[in-house]
Amino acid sequence: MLDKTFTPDEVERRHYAAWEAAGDFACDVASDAEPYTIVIPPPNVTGSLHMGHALNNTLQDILIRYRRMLGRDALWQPGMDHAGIATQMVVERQLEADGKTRHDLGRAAFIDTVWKWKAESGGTIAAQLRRLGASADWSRERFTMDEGLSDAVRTVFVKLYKEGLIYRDKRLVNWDPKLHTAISDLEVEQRETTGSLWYFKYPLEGEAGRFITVATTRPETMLGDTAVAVHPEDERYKDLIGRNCVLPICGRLIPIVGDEYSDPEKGSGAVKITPAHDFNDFEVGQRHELERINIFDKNAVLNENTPVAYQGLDRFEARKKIIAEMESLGLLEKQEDNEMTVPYGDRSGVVIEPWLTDQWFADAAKLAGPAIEAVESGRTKFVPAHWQNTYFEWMRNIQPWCISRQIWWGHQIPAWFGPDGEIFVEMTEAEAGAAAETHYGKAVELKRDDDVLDTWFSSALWPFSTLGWPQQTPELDKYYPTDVLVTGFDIIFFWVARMMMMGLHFMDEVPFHTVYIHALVRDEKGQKMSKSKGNIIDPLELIEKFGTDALRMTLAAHAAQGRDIKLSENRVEGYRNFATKLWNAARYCEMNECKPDPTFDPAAPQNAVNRWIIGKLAETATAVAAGIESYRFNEAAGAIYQFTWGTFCDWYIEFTKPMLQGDDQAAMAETRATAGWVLDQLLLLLHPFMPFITEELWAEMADGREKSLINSPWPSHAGLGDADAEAEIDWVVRAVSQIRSVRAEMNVPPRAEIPLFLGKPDALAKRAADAHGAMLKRLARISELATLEGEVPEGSVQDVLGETALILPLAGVIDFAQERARLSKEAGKLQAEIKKFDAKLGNQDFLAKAPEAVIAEQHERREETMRLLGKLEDALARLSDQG
RNA sequence: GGGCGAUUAGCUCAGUUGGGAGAGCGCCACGUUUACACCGUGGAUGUCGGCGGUUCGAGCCCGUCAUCGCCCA
Repeated sequence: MLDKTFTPDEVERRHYAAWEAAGDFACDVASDAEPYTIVIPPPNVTGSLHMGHALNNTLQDILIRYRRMLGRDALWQPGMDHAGIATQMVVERQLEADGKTRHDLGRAAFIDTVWKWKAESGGTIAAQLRRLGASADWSRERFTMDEGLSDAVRTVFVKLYKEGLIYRDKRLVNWDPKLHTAISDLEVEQRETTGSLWYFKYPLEGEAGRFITVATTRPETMLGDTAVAVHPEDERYKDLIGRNCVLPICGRLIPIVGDEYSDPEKGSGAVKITPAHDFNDFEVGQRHELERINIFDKNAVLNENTPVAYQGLDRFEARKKIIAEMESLGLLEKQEDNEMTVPYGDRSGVVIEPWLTDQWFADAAKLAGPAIEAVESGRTKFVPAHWQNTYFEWMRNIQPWCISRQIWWGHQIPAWFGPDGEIFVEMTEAEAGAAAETHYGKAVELKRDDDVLDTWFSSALWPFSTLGWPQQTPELDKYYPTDVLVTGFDIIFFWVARMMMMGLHFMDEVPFHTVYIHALVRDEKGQKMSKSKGNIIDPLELIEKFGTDALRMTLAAHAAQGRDIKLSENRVEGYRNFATKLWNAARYCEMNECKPDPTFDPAAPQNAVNRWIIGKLAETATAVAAGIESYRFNEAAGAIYQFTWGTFCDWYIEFTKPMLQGDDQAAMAETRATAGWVLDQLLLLLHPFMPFITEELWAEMADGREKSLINSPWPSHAGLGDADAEAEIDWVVRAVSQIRSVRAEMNVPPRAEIPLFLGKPDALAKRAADAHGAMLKRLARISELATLEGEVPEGSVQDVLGETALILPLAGVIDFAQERARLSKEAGKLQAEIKKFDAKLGNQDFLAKAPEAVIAEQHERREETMRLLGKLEDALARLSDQG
C-alpha cells in the first residue's frame, strides 16, 4: 500500500543509482537503432548547479528520455570544460592562503596542483546533475583537458596554422592587468558609467599663445600621445593639419593630422591619438604611420617611456597627477560629466587595458563564412528562429579571435621558437625539432611558447572531440552530426558560433541540425539572479524541499519559447502538489485493484466511460509528443498536467466509483483494467518530465515488470477514441457542472439530494441519462432522475444544456428573488451575445466576404443562443407568475 | 546610436494560418463525501499598453508613440 504522500528524496536516490548501475543511460554504438544525440553544454569544472543549469539540463533530459523511449539509440554526451582562467584563479587563491604564488611552485608543479584540486573538488556539478535526474551517459564523460581532447586541440591548431587560419601578430588586445593575460572581446564587459571629459590645451608649435584643445576621458594616456586628429572638413582646424603641437608635460612635438575618425560634434572636435592604448587610435595611427608608444607595463603601471616623475605610478594615480599638473600649467580648460562605457574583465572585475602584445589569432572571418551559409541555407536551424539574427549579426561583423592566454592551466600552444624567432608549429616537440633542423640545416635549441589556448578553443571542438576525433571512431561515425544543441542565448557567440565554424571546417558537416535557445531563469521580480544581488534561488534547495520532479515540471511548464522564466517558490510548490495528486490517484487505483493487465486491449472496452478516458488519453499522448518534438515544452507539460488532474482525477476516478463499488462484475473488471492501463500510459507520458515518481509508481503498480519505465517504449494509440462515448460522457460532465453551479448559487445545502427532471431531452441527453444516470446522480447529488411529464413543477429552477432543460424542483428551498436575479443575469449575457451576432449577420460585407463556413457557424451559434435564451425566459416568466 | 524582445485577470504567464478572451497561483463562499486539505465544489475579476491603419472582422497583421528588459557599438 502506498503511503499517503510521496517522499521524493529516498526514491530519487534509489532509482537514479539503479538506472546508472543498470546502464540505462548508455548509448549502444553497435545497435541498429537510429541515433539521437545531444552534447551537453559542458559546465565549468569550477561550477556548481544554478537555475540556468537546472533548466538547460531538464530540457535536454526530457528530449533524451523521450527519444530513448521511442527506441532511438540515445546518446547524451556529458562532460566539463577546464575553464582556464576561472580554475587557475581558484587554485591561486588557495595558494594565496598559504602565502604562495604559482610562480613559487613553477609551471609543472602548479599544473599538478590544479589536477589535484580537480580530483578533490572539481566537478561537484556532475553529482548535482545526477540529483537533477539527468540521464546522461556518464560512462562516456569527457573533460576538455583529457588526453584525447587535448590531442584534438593540438591537431586543430597545427592544421589551422598550416592553412594560414591561425597566425601570430602584434596587435592591441584586451589586457587584464590583474590576471596578466589577454582576453577575447567577448570576455570584456562594457559597463555604463558617468565619467568625466577633460579638455586639455595643447600649445601649437611656433605660435605662442595659440592652443588646440583636445577632450579625453583618459588623461593618463596623454603620455603616449603621438598625434592630434581633427576632421579634415572641420573649418575650425583645417589650417592646422600638417602642423605640430607640443605635448605638455612630455614636451614632445606631435603632428596634427586630418582624419575622419575625429567627430566635430564631440568634445572640442579635436582628439588626441594614443595608438598604443586605444583601439580606434591604433587604426588612426596605422593610417598616418604614427609612432606607438607603450606607456604601461603588464600591471598597467607607468613605465620607462614616461617622464621620470610618473614612472612606477598606477594608471589611476597617474590620472590624478596629470590633471593636477595640467591645471597648474593652466592647460586644463574644463571638465564635464560624460556618459560612457568602461571595459571590465568578466573574471577579474578590473578595468581592461588595450595593450600592445604578441598574440595568436584565429582568422574568424574566414571560418565564419561556411558557418553563416549553413544557417542561411537551413542546414542548422535556430529555435526560436529569431535568434539566427543575433548569430548572423555577430558572424558577419566578426573580429580576429585572440586565442592565446598568458596563463598556465590549459592547452599549451604547440609552437616552438628558434633562436632567431622563427616559429615551428607541430604536434610534438620532436616534430618541431625535426622541422627546425630542416629549416636551419642543423639541430638547434627550441623554446616552446608559454601561452595556452582560450578555453573556448577546446569547447568549440566538443561535438566531435568527445566522440573520439581525430581518431575515426565508430562513435564519431554514428553520432556526428548531433541532433540538437540546447543552450541559453548568452553563449551563442562564445560557443555555438565557434562550434559551427570548427565543425564545418574539420568535419565538413554542421555539428547539429537544430539549436534550441531557451530562456533565462530570473527571480520572481524578473531580475537576473546574481550573487551580488543575493537573489539566487538554489535549485538544490528547491529539490530538497519539493523534490526533483516538482522542480523539473515547474521549469518545463514555464519553458515557453521566447520568454524568460520568473521563478518563485510557490510555483514549485504547486507542482509538488501535482506530484502528490498523481500519487494519490495511483493510491486509489491500488486500493481498487486497478492493475495493468499485459493482455489488455484498449480498443476492447464496452463501457462508454472507459472508452471516453481512453480517447482522452490518446489525445493527450498526441499533444505531449507534438509539444516535445516542436520544443514547446510548456505545451507538452500543460497537456499531461491537465489530463492527469483535470480529466483523470477530477472526472474519471469519480466516474469509476459507482462501477468499482457496484455489483456488475464485468463492468468492474473492465474498469479496473482500463484504469490500470490509463495510469500506466500516463506514467509513460509523464516520465520524461517527472522521471522519479513515475518510475516509482511504475514499480509499485505491478509486480514483475519486464522493463523499468525508463526503458519502456513510448506508447502508440493510433485508432483509439470513440466519438459517441465522448459526446455522452462530455454531456454528463457538463450536466454535473451546471447542476453544481445552480446548486451553489441557490444555496442548496451541499449534502441535500434533490430530484432532477429533463425537459424535452434530446437524443444525446436521453442516451446519456439512460446509460450514466447513476454517475450523474452521484456526482450532482441527485435523488431521482426522470424525464419531465406534464408541467414544470412549481418552484423549479431551470438550466439548459443543448436542447434539454435541466429542471430542479426546489420548492421551499429557493429564494425566488435570488433565482430571478440569477436568470436575468444569464439572460442579459445571452442578449448581449445575440446582439453581436445580429450585427455581424446583418452586415452585407460580412455576408459577401467571409467564408461560408464562418457564416454558417455564426448562424448556428446565434440560434443556439436564442434557444437558450428562450428557455431561460420561459423559466423567468413562470417565476414571475409564482413570485 | 543599432538590433532583439516584452506590455493580456491582483500576481506569473498561455493564446501556432485573423472569426467564440484562457491557465496556475492568490482572493471570496461552501464542504472533513473512504485516493488526495499538498484536497473538493462553486464564484468574482480583463477599454488584451495608447493612438492610427489594413480587413466584413484584429489580442493576433502594419505604422506610430509610451514604458520595461536584454544584446551590440
